[in-house]
Amino acid sequence: MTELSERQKVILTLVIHEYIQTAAPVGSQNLVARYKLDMSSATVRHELAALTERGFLRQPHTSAGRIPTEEGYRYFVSRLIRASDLPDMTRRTISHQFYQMRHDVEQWVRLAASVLAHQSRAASLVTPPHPEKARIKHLELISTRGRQVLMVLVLIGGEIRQQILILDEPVSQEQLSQCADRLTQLFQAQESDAIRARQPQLSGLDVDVVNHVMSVLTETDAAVSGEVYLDGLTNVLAEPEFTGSEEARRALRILDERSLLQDLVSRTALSTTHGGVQVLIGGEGTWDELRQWSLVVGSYGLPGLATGSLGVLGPMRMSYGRAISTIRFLSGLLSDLVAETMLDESTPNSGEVN
Amino acid sequence: MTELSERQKVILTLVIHEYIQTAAPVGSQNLVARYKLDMSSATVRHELAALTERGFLRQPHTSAGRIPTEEGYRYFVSRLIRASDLPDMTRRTISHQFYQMRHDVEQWVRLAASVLAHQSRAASLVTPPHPEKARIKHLELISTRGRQVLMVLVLIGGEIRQQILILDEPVSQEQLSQCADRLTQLFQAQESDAIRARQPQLSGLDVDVVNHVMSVLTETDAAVSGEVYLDGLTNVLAEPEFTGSEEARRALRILDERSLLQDLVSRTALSTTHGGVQVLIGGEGTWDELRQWSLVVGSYGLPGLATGSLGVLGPMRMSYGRAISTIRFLSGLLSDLVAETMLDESTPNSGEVN
DNA sequence: TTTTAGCACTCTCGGGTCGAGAGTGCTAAA
DNA sequence: TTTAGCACTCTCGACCCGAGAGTGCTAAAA
Repeated sequence: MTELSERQKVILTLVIHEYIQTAAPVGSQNLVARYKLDMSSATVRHELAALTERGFLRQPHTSAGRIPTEEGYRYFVSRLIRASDLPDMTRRTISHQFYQMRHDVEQWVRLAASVLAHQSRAASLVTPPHPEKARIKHLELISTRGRQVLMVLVLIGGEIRQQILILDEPVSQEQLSQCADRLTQLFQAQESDAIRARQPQLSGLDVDVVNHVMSVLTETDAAVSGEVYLDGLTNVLAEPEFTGSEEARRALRILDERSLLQDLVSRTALSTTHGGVQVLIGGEGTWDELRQWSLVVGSYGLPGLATGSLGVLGPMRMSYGRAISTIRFLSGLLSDLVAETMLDESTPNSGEVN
Repeated sequence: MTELSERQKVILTLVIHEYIQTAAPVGSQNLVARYKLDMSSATVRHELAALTERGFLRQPHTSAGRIPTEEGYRYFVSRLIRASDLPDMTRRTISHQFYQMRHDVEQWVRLAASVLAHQSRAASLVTPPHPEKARIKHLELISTRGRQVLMVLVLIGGEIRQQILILDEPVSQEQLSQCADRLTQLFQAQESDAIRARQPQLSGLDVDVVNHVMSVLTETDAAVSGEVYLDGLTNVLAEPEFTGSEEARRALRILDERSLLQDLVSRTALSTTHGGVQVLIGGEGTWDELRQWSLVVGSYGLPGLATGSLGVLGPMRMSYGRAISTIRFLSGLLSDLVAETMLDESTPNSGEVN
């Protein structure tokens, strides 16, 4: 397979661009007229035929215009798309919004989802930052009734986990507090492995509590991500390809079933990548539910410390450029925020910063 | 306006029943055939004409069958519907599921939404139990860096609030812990008014912290409900009235915009009620977005202590009987769970219970 | 007075036909 | 290699039409 000619690249780009806007098959004359091409429609037809031959375009029926195939999109995303950054103004506005809520992790994530949905005009998904290995920052035990105790576990990064434990016998709040302090001291900034190693040295109440701590930690470690925050569902229903309720329902099903989503977002071996951002087009042949969809995914955070993902889910005919650049921008922004939170807390009281 | 005759009531009920199942205008002959009525179609036609005259039915066009009007649904719900409880088996299964996760409030709520959506075959919304007046169970202060402190507030009922505070000057973890203990002692089980009364007696660090505590409490008090948990969106998109994407989008918009939802759920002055459960049909003329929708809402919990709402949102042509009975059942179940959690915690260490 | 059979009438819905329009591929000339 | 010309194909919307379902009215039966 030889390289496409420059002209073919231009034409493929234009077809995709046009199709993304109009959602209708694009024909040769139309193309020439709209983009004031310096050649005749017949020439364009030649090239269209060639691109069709190569599998990058197809015709819904003979004597209709062309629409891009999955292959076409893939080639476009991996070779032709030019990195376009968001306008300075928007970047600044968005940064400012994040700055205002830099203290509340949940707020970032919501905001990120909202911005992403708005900019890409599709559905967005964002997972909160998730520590690679959960590390304890603080442990608290609060007596509720008799043998029932509320355990609150603050993790480094600000995540809070709670669990109710039922002890073998009632224990006073004083004892509980002491136990909590003791264990906090012992395990501060430790991850599950370190705690497991020390487990044999414990006794009495501590053992019981630590068992629960361990279960929470391993559970947290195992979970690829907590909740997934969604936004912009309506954007995606507005798309013409989903007017037939058939497709619309499948769409919603995908977003409803968190299992699939998590699979999806965590899956890293996707085919087409573009500057750290991965693009999954048309389900890549294996995800049947996504046959008509594309997913653009990026990640953020500090690898090894805490990471999260953010993605855009839209019709194959989506604006990849906008999705990619928004994800890239947000990824940087969120990474900074994570760094701020995590690094500061790992080395407590490490001094003043303006 | 005279009362409807018995026969008219029967026929209205049947029309609604039939229309709910088929979503198609129902005609006289069809009705006689399907329900083996002991009269001729001509007689039924007379009654249909009368019911149409009264405004309970209408024809999409002359020479089509009848479909219920909003008035028709209202009359049906308030006068004709017969309370049908869920089958014993289902009740037991559901109770069992709730029993298994009685310790985690978020889990209940999710489960309630899931059950409600499944039983009513429509979209469900459930808010977590929300204390009338937030009362503190435990306060914790955790130093993160320099002047930055993570405040964790455990409320009675198990809700956890966190906020980052920035102090005027760095304070050691010891001092923070002492302060937290002191304030926990002082304010345990108190609500915001009581705390405000004592505020003048405080000094130093405490003042700063208590200010933030107050802001969290008043914020919590003000919020009608926290997050709203949704489920069963796909159920509702499956309905034939929403195949035209126009309506489907409006549907999603409603569920997307939390503001509207909160308004809706908190609004108690709805027209048609049925055994503690309120039914809002077709937007009641004022909610334009809900013109084609109905909402069935109930509440649960302990009035004055902690309450939450649960509702079903579906097409006007929804199975009100099922929605109402499911809501009523779940409402009882959730109320019990709330009682268990709240009452126990209000009187700590009140003894053993099997 | 109420119910019912009969009947003419109305309206929707699905299928079939048809012409306009858009687009193609091919051929032959520039 | 590009382009003008042309015959051909396919979709889409408009239109028509008949079948079917349902109605309201009338007059007879109960």
